[in-house]
Amino acid sequence: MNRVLSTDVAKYAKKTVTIRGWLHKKRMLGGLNFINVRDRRGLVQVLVEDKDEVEKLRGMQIGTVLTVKGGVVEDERAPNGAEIHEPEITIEIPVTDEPPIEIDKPLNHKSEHLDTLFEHRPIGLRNLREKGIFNVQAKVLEAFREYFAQNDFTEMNSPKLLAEATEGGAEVFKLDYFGKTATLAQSAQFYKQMMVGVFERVFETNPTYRAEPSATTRHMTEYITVDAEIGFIDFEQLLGFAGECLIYVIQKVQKDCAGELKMWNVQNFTLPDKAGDIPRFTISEVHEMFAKATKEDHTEEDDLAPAEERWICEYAKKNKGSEAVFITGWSARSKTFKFYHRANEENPELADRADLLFRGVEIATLSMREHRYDRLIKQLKAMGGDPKSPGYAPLLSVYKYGMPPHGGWGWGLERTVEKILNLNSVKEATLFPRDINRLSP
RNA sequence: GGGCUCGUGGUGUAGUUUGGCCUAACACGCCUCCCUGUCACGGAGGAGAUCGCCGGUUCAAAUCCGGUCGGGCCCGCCA
Repeated sequence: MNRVLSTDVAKYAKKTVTIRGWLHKKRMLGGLNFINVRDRRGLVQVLVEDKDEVEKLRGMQIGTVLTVKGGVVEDERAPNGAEIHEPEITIEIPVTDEPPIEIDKPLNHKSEHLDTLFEHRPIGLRNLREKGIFNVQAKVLEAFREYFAQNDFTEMNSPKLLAEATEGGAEVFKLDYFGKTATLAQSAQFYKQMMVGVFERVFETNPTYRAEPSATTRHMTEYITVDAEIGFIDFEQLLGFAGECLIYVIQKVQKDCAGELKMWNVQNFTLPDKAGDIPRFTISEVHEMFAKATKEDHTEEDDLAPAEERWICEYAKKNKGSEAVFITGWSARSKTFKFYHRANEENPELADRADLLFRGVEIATLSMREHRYDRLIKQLKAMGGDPKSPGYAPLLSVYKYGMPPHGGWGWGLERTVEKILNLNSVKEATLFPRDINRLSP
């Protein structure tokens, strides 16, 4: 008999069906016993009364793989309005060890216990609330892809094994490569720029690696970036794309992940309907506002402090109806300005660059790139780079042979999911997080 | 890299300040029994921890001291 999935069981009222899945929960009341069977869609409740059938379940722990054949009975007391009666249970794979972590009750997400959560990750993810995080992550990726498809982007994949560090700045991992030294890509930056010369509009959703010894709730050594790069646009259009994209992603999650949002107690999102209405603040504006509000002074810094990022998002939520903000006004004279960034035409002191903050965290960095070959070479040399180095030469060649004005972004997937679900750490939104202390599971 | 913190059954906690009533308590989970509508089921009973590790102080250490290992938070840097 064909397998029926949990979400379809109710369609088979008064018929006999076969379901397969994992034993998820036992509630043995004596004569009347309930078990839940979990499959890829969800749970089915099975009512077990026959003593022989009950006996089959003795000693069987959560995780036991089962096939259950029985009659579907509509009953409004059952979850989803239907359940299976008079089952014939077959134990496919008996499990006699109890799971090391709870499967059917909320798991502890306090920071000091994330270690336990990750140590038992393969089993803990069977917890529907944990699994929900990654349903949302999959939905967010789906939304990104839909948005990009609607706007005529081509999906690409760039190599993660590189000859040498390119962007500079961030620390890179080095590894042995047949006797030579290879590095792990710390960004898809140069490759997506090259592909602008081919496809105009490209994106990729791939891991990226940073060997920074950061130990915070925002950093990992391996994380997924949603990288986009767009040709023939200006800075305003770039902000428009990013804003629209965020709104699209959030609306999609709201529509398709109601159950997950409820499990994580996410009430609602405060976002404008139009990208143009996402508030913008310059770095110095935020410095001033923050200093006024808190007496804490960061005015000498050329970036926002984490406390300022949290503060401005709260401010924008209360006063501007948006939990997302763009931070502009980046200096073209500080170390935050990289050689491939483009300075503003009217005010060369400033870069055509913005950070997208959402619920207090930087989720994306956007910038226009310097597309004019001569200026690019000049900027590279001014920052101590060698145009002939194998790390730069392939990128520079595309500029030599014609690049339009373009810009793009790097967008942190895990940070986005973390903030959507109001989690406290990017690691909670990562299946198998990698940080300074963790390389397994 | 800097500062600050935490480590007690499988899981989450109490006990540590002021050493002794700790022969280590409670909840979840597990086992046995009872229970015909549970859904974080309920009730009775039970198993399970030499308190991260090593050393020291003391009549006495989960508790005090030193070292060590393993986590976490914040800052810096970034997505």
